[in-house]
Amino acid sequence: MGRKKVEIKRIEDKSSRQVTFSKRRKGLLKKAKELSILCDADVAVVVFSNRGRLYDFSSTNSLTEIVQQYHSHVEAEKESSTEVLDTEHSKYSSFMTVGELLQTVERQLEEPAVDDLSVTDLVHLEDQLQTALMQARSSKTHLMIESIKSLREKEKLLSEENKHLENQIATTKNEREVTNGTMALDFTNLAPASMNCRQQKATLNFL
Amino acid sequence: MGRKKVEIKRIEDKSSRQVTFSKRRKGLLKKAKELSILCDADVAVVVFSNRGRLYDFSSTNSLTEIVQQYHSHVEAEKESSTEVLDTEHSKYSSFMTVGELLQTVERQLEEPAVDDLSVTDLVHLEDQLQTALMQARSSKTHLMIESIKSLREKEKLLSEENKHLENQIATTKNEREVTNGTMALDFTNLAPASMNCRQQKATLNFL
DNA sequence: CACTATTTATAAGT
DNA sequence: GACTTATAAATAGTG
Repeated sequence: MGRKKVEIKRIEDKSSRQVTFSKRRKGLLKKAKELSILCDADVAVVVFSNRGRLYDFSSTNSLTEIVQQYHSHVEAEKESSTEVLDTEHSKYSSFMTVGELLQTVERQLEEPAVDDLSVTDLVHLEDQLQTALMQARSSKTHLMIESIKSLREKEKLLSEENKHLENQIATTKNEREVTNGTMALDFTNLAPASMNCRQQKATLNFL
Repeated sequence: MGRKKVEIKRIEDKSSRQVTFSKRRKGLLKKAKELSILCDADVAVVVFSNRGRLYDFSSTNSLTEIVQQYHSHVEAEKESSTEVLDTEHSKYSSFMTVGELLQTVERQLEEPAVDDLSVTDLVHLEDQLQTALMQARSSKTHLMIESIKSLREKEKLLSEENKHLENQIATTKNEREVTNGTMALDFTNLAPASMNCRQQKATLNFL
């Protein structure tokens, strides 16, 4: 709908592509809004320029999460190529330590959000937090597994030691053929504890 | 753009709202597609009718996940009121056990996907799997914590028992004033193990 | 960016 | 819904 009909195919001229992008994007978002109002429907539109900038509309207030999810998924299967974004993104490398990440996040949250860059920035931030969460979760599980393993070994060592000590005592007693002193501990407590542990191990195997 | 100008506000008449929804939705998706092609941009549009049906467009092939994420979020803050959907939904109560859920999932995956209902069904399915994942994760952590706690107690018991046995032996030895037999275990192994465990506990507290 | 000739979308009617 | 038509709206090209 203009001075002449345009074929629907990629506009090669960069600057007119930019102009058309701006015009049609605005139109698309407007139409989305109208549709949502007129027809009482939930509508969400997400647009990424080929320079990686985000524009969106959502009839609910919950687009942020979709956008984040969407962006992180999309960015996995395409090389986002932007001057600003690339430098920004490189700051949030996956190899950043948790401590460094936390510092970065704090810094970001202190800065007043800049106009149309803030959403994109927040998307990156969320990606990093997601990564940090995964790392934390993974570390937690790993540490717990190691902890359990270590405790089991220690338990085994202590049990063996106990057995030896008991044998030693038994031997000593036999040698002396005397009976004196009482065991301070109730050994029946140990059997249930051991049973309980074995049950737990079986359950954990499911995970 | 029609026989007369329309105000942008909810169309009260249900049937003309439905007609307008159909027309404008089609227009919106078309515009989204054109924008993505003309300007080489990533565009995603998600539309839910007020009856809960989904219509979408995505310039990439990865909309499914956004839609699911979006829908599950949206459905939390609005009562999805559809005949079919409601009965479907009631089958997937959150109070379903994990076993029941798995059976349901298996059944669903066996059935050939029905036309335009399948996406909605899958969304529900995904919600349930999400819930199951959370439950599993929670159970895992709980079991591991309990396991660690139990192992620590057992360790403590064994240590005390060991101490008593050692004392007993020492006492016996003193009484007999004889020195014979050698400790079979290397006790220096226990100190590092204990240290290691304390470190792990400290690290876990962070999580 | 503002303008406007045209194309496109679509409201109402069938 | 699918087709028609009059009209509103979007926008391609221009200055």
